[in-house]
Amino acid sequence: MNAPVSSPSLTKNQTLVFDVLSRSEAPMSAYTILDKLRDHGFRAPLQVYRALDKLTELGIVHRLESLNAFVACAHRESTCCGAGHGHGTVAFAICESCGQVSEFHDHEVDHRLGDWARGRGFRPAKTTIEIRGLCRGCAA
Amino acid sequence: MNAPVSSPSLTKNQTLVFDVLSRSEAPMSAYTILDKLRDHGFRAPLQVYRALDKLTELGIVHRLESLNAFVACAHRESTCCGAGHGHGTVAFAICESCGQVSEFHDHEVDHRLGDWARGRGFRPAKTTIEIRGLCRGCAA
DNA sequence: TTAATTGCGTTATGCTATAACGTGTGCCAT
DNA sequence: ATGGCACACGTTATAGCATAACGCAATTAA
Ligand SMILES: [Zn+2]
Ligand SMILES: [Zn+2]
Ligand SMILES: [Zn+2]
Ligand SMILES: [Zn+2]
Repeated sequence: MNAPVSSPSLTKNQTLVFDVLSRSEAPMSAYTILDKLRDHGFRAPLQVYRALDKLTELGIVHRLESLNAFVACAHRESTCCGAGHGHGTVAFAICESCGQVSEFHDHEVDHRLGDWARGRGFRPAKTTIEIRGLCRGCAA
Repeated sequence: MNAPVSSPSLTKNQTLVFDVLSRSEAPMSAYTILDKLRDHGFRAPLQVYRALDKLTELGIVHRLESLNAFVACAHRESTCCGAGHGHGTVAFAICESCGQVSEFHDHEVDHRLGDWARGRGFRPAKTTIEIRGLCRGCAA
């Protein structure tokens, strides 16, 4: 009923935010999203942050901690670890030149970290893996 | 000549910041460090950030991206991957209840991520791995 | 209907980080 | 020595990221 793909039962604001992120090549900060949505009636940061909270909770948007920015999920539907969309730990490769982000899941890494945690009695809630560097195109 | 261990050739400000971090059980934000150092003449955030930049560059302080906070390096001197103090990729387990941070290096994880990068022509500059959750003591 | 839940809009505030300017000091090549 | 350079430092101002707290409206459950 509205523009691109969006999960059912998203509210208007959530849909707007998700669509903006989906169309973006690079990650976007909350304030950049806000600026893109002023024409649609957005006036304050909280409108964006509240939508982002919900979208990340649904697992269709990810927060990049090292960038204070957000990306739409680019998961290949590999029903591997905890993937459906309740996806397990995911990693990001972030190009510091062009801004391109690659999202991937590595079974081995996930399990290694899980093993380490179990061995120490540590109960993981959320794991962040972000590789910053230069993508093939930008690495000269 | 001054309190705890500090690498040679640190400036006065760098030493102050490093010592505060070394004595702290939990990670500290730049502004928390600033407050701790007001008695020593610190007045502005930049004094802290400049010291932190140098200390992280030296590898004796780490930034926790998911917390916007800093910790003194707690590396066991395992001369494993790129460890001496030009240490390779390191991971952190962060307890969201008590704030305790465990720093560790996992050879396998490091190499897996390196392999992924090589396979895609991606040139890593800095890798962040942070597991947030509950430590053994706090996990009930 | 009533109460609980959830989303929404707004204002104000707080936390994190850097820009830009000028000063001082040590070091080295001239 | 003297000029140039590199580096740390101090200060003020500003930019960028995130949440508190209020009140209202719509939806759902009991
Ligand atoms: Zn994803
Ligand atoms: Zn690139
Ligand atoms: Zn370390
Ligand atoms: Zn704990």
